Amino acid sequence: MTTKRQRSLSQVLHDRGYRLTPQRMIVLEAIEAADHHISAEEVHSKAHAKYPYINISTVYRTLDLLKELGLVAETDLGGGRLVYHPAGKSHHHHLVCRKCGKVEDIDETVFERLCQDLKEKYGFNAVFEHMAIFGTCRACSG
Amino acid sequence: MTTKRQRSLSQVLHDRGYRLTPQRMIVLEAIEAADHHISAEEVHSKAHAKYPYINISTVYRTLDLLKELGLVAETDLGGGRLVYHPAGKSHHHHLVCRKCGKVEDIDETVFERLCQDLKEKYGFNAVFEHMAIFGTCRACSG
DNA sequence: TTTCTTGCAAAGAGTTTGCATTCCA
DNA sequence: TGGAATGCAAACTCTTTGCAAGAAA
Repeated sequence: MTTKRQRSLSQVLHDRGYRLTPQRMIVLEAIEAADHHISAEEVHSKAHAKYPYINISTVYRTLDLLKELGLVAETDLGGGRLVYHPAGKSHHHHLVCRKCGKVEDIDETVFERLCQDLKEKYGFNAVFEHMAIFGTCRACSG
Repeated sequence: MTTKRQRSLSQVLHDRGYRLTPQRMIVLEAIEAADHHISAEEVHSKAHAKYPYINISTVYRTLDLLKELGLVAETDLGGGRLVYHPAGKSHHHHLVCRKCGKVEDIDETVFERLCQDLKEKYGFNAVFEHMAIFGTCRACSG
């Protein structure tokens, strides 16, 4: 698994019969360079800065591909737009403040008990990858 | 609070300076009659069955109004479309199966401990209204 | 050279808005 | 009657798709 992550984009693409293109390199770089989750449009604008001819539809196609390759993960933080981040990073979750919009990342340990409860009570196997929890942050709670 | 919920639409509208229209009555009825959360388009088609001239833009405007009046609640169950249900119903949450798409409703007690933890560790006041949890349901887990 | 990828433009879905007309109070 | 609400059409945002031209391998 660690090995898989460390394999270069070039190799992962080649192994699956895909080609290495500058667009694909740049999209992945943009996501890896971002310190937070970014939307497709943000990926595009970051990529565009490095490679002005890249098209938004290529960004969408590349995001799909990188998801399929397991290099990038997609999260729904609400608001109707999906956001992306490198898949290598450990699972974490988001406290989204409804007042100031701040997104704080938290680790996954807080979900352990809830996960157990859901399994026991409902037979449901919850997948707490990149969960968004809405509410009010410390600062906005006053 | 209970009193507020029991007040008729007519009265709630009047108190805030809004008018009672057949469209508003029908949109609210459609949401109250639904046994599950429905999207704006579903509200429109249900409303349309009773009152064929209602326009989708009126539905959107009415949903905004009913939210503002506290009569209807809006939830993001993912997938980029919001869903609506009567605000009077008690808080509950959703186990969304990623395989079969089934949505199971659960009560809010499972979140109590998590809520405490988030408050203590992060000072975050989580609002677990109509939370969507993704994973695999009992049937699809095999 | 082959066929995978791209850019472009157009088409979607879902939602919002401007404006003249309608109609509630 | 006067102003709020509606219907209609057009615009808007985000995303997807068809297709001819371009470029990896």
